[in-house]
Amino acid sequence: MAVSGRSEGPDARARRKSLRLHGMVARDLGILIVSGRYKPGDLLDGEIEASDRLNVSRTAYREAVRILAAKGLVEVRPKIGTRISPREKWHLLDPDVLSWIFKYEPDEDLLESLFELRKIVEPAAAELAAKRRSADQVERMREALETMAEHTLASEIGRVADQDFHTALLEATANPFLVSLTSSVAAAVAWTTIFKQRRQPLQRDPIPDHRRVYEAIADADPSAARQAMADLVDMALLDTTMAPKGKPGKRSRAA
Amino acid sequence: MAVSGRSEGPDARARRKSLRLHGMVARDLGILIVSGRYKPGDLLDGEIEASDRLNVSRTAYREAVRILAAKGLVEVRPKIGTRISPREKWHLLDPDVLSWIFKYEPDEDLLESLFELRKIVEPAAAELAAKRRSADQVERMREALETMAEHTLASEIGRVADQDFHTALLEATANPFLVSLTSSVAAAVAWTTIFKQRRQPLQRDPIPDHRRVYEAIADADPSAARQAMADLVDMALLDTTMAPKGKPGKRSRAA
DNA sequence: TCCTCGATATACTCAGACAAATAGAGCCGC
DNA sequence: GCGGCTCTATTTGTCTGAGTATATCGAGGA
Repeated sequence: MAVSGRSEGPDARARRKSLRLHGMVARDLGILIVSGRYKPGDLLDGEIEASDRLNVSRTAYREAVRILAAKGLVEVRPKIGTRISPREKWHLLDPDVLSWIFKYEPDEDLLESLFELRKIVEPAAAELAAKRRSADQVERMREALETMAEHTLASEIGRVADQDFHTALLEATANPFLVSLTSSVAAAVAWTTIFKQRRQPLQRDPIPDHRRVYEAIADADPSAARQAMADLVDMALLDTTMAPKGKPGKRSRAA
Repeated sequence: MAVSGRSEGPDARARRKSLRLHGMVARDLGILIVSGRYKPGDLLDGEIEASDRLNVSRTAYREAVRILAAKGLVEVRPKIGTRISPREKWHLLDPDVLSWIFKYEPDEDLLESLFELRKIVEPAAAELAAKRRSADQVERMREALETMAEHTLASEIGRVADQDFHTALLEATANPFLVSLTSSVAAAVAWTTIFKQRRQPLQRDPIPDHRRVYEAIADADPSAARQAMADLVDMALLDTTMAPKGKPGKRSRAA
């Protein structure tokens, strides 16, 4: 099929992943929205015009819009059209929305807010895990920790082990909402960390921090687990923000 | 168009809300999934068969599936079909998913987990609000509190004022993720509370609890705000669980 | 035993037509 | 002049059927 003369056709967009066409359109539009290129209240073009401009069928465009609507980014009504929703309606903790925010436009203030949330939730999760963990979960954490120590976080194996460690910890909380919340956030943070570390490889050794968390949970010591995890999150924050060395001060927070 | 002889047509389903056809199908399927009628790993019928059985077009069915996929409930791949995702992949904090879970199948263990999350997040949010609130936000909380006191939570006006109170509080945290998370959870909890209160109207007066939260935030006293909000959440938990009076004991938590 | 490759079933994309819903203009009655 | 009603035009919603792309599964060969 001949790609018409308009900007870039579907082929040019197929470069990334194994997303289907509607998935690509949703991702592209989603990034435009969360990055502020389209602003809340803006009205998108009609389906025919919009799909035509993207060189996709109306079907594919509509499915993309459904995805965005399911994530709270847009609101679409008959006779009105597709309107960008106010930011309060966005599902900011949706994994895709998080990835669109942090994979392409790592806003510093937002990153700080995300770590503020981590600092609230993850120590509490570690505390619960210390109370409820089973012997099997402790064993899985121990194995993951060993693998992490052997290979480092520089290798794929090491990063998978790191994920296993945190997955086992979350499962130990026996709270599905904590699992869902924390794994979404952790994935988003992982991307920004990898992004930053391209310029400045990780200098600190993360193993001791993890080991202290592990030992507290293995010992069934909730308050120690809370403290150890709080330290771990603090260290992780440093890993993502210390890249621009000259700016140790905190940014002001807009109202 | 004649509705064929199969179970119920779109007309019968149009009873609820102003959802479009694809929205209704998504909701119906979503409820079937979160309620366990379809289990993780199950493979749904092919598009043609499934849409035929629901008496809708493939287009409408596909858009519904896109919505469910966007919320992590299903995974759909060419040549394979539509498969129910494992529960760890569900976006449990998505407002729609939460509503499907709690509006039709209020699982007691899950409700307890949700309040566990509230108990972690909301006191911390109140603490942040006490540190960062603006004069305007305090004023809005005061007005909402007055309206709540005048009309009770039994009236629509009172419930809206309650929402305004918590919205202003969340805005004061200046953390968009906390806003998104807490408002989703609060909405879900509100439904279950209303559901329960049909049988047993609220006996406790919620105003004093709210007033203590307000005063702590107005006084810029973070630790008092944290404590007051913790008490408020505890009270809210009692409101939802005390309906079956004879069972004060805690349920065991499955592994 | 493993790899390559082709057949096949399924979702994906497209195009065009018709239906439904509603914002907004225009009309009517007061 | 103004509030409320109807009517229309425009946009999204739904349907159909055809053709394409993709990944599994099985057959054949190294």
